[in-house]
Amino acid sequence: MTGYTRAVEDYLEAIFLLERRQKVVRVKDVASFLGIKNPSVVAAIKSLAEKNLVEHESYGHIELTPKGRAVAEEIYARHLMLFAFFHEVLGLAPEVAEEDACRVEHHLSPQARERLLQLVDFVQACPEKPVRFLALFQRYARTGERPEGCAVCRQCAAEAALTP
Amino acid sequence: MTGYTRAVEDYLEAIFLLERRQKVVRVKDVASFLGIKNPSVVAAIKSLAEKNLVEHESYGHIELTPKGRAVAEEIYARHLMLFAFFHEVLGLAPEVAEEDACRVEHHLSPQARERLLQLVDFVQACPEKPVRFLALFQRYARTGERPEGCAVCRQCAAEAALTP
DNA sequence: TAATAAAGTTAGTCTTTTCTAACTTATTGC
DNA sequence: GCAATAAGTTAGAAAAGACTAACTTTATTA
Repeated sequence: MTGYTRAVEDYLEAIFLLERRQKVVRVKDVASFLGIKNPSVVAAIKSLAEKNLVEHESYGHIELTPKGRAVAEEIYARHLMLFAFFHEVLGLAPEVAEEDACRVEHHLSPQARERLLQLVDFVQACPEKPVRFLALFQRYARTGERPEGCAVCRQCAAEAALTP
Repeated sequence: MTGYTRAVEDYLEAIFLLERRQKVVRVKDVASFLGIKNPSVVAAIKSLAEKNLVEHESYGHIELTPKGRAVAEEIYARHLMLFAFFHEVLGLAPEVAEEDACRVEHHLSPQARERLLQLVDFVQACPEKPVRFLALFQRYARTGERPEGCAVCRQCAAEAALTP
């Protein structure tokens, strides 16, 4: 939903992350990060350069342009948000949450991203309800144990439906 | 995660859905359902037939094989689950929820699918807590209004962290 | 500094998924 | 029953994204 393909987004995100952990980024770094071969990276970088997303001189370093950096930051923000959702809300193991975040980050509508972010915020927030919800949900996920039954069940549901 | 590409999954799901709403499925039905042209469908069907996922005689009907049907049913179950999540939990409009479900259904790990299904179940369940949570969350999503503050906030968080 | 190793590049290929244009088969209405 | 139309098919092409093999440039180090 950045208007770029999944592959383009992945390249930009990879370069972005490599830039923060190293002084310079080279073809082989991107290749090993993404698990592909050098020639594939060379071809991709050329295409990114034509789109003004990166700069690259032959045999030299790869750098994001401001435009490329903006896209990369956006994708990475989505990644972090999704990681939080999968790990902290759903309670998935970090490695699994990481992989799901990687795959899903390219495919959500703006509306879904917005709501998911709200859900993460809400659930992480301090006020009682969400935290209790999260505890109950995660216990349910682990043990199958539902919260105790509720005498005013129908009222709750009605209230939920009516909440303005 | 069925081992098939996104495109293969989409074709099978389309044929599956068309089979339930019509007596027979033809090339043009699949093409219009997926918003592509007939020759693309013909090529794809040929490839699906080679994988034993569909049967098709020239100028005739398209049918899922049992193998193809099994894949399609699995994808469609994911779709329904995701739709419920996006629509009923996140509160997205049905059309938006539908599109997100379409895109995301191809990319979740088995673990994420399992947990998401649990979340949907849990939130839809009758017992008080999840329903209240959902009402509070959806109000927050609409209005930005947090649940009232909680004096025993820290205890709640501690409890959450400790819940076995 | 010359030789070797590592990294980068080029050329050519493959697969997937789509398209258009042109042709063939089926269907349908007179 | 045959002309017109709809549907299906074939052939050929394009774009994206990856690969291997072979070659070039840069870096290392003896």
